[in-house]
Amino acid sequence: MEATRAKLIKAARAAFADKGYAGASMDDLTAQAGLTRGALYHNFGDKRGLLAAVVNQIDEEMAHRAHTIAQGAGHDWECLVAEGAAYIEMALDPEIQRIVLLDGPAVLGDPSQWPSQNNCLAVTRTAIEGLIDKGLLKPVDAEASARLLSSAAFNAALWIAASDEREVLLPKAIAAFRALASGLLAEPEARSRDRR
Amino acid sequence: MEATRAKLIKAARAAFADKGYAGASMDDLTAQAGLTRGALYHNFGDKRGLLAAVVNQIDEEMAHRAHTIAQGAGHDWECLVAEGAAYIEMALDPEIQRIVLLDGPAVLGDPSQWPSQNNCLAVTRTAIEGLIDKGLLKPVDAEASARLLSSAAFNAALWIAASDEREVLLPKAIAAFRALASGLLAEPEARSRDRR
DNA sequence: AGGTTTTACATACGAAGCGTATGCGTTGTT
DNA sequence: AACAACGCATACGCTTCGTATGTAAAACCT
Repeated sequence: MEATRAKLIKAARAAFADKGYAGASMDDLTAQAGLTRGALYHNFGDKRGLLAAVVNQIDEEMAHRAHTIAQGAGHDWECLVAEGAAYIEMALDPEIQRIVLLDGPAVLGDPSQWPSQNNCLAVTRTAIEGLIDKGLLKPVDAEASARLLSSAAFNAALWIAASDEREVLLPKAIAAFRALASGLLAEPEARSRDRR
Repeated sequence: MEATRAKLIKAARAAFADKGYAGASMDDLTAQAGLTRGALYHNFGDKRGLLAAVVNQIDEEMAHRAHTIAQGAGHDWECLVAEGAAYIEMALDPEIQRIVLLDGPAVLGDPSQWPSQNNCLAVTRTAIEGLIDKGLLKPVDAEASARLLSSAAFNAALWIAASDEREVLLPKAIAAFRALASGLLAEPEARSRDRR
């Protein structure tokens, strides 16, 4: 049943975010959902499979939010910067940090080979490809640039969240992100757009 | 005894790199070092403490290597780029990937608050601070820029290592890294044009 | 519609691992 | 020489995961 899958994923999101992947007990988790471990192993195979499902769900949500935010804010390169800033701010969510940024890579391996195919990364890559086609960016490798950019954004969020002065660090991180991203800009005329 | 600590750390490096943190058994690990779990809990408190010690050791080695490589290769900004490239190449080592980049953050939390204080990051930050003082870089926040830059390098390595065409991806990643880093460069003509 | 298979989940079982409490030998102290 | 402290080993309990088995309902076939 699809309903039980949803209930388990919901409970897993809460448990993984609160206790971490290793600290979350399958018994407690399933009981929270009004089920037992039997349902879990039937639907997801093992604990890793459940985490993969949870990560996939969150990743899709993030990619969707980032895409809409980026579309609503500015055009072209400003759009790319807004997307990165959106990633940074989204990654301040403890749930996203713990599940997607910390436990996800450790348990499932590098995000580039996740079953979810990492939708967030795909969004950034296509955005970069579009800007390259328009001639606004240097002819860099879109995949590589997207990876570097998104990972920079996410790790910035890790750093900010671990600190106790988030309000001070967040603008600094976004400014640094903007500076780094400006390195992708094609040389002369587009650069005038990079101020601050 | 310091000798037993060294033996345990050595065995732990091998075990963590091979089986991963969660998959490494303390019994097997200590037996490999000719000891038992008693020595472990006496010297390191718990499994996390052992990982922290291992991470600290590797981090110091990496920072040392990066510093010497960067000093030997070029000056000023080229030095910074060489440092980033060195991080990327070092992070292709499976031991570093598994222990420092994957399990480390998941178990110990964000690197910025590690007991080791993350020497790698410190090296990059001081390098950036020096370049800012020379006026070669924009007056960005050194801490933020260093975090974004080093995390970008490390995640690039994760991506490359997970792929099966490392020789093709490595130059692409370094090129993209150079492009991003160039965004930190001060631009006299553009800045004078924008001054108001 | 009735019997059979398959599905969806619960229950029971075994094994492994971590952390702590305790024990033992050795070294240092006075 | 007796006693304390230290370093490490041994023993125990508790938790947790994965699998194997059981069961009731649904789906399927004729």
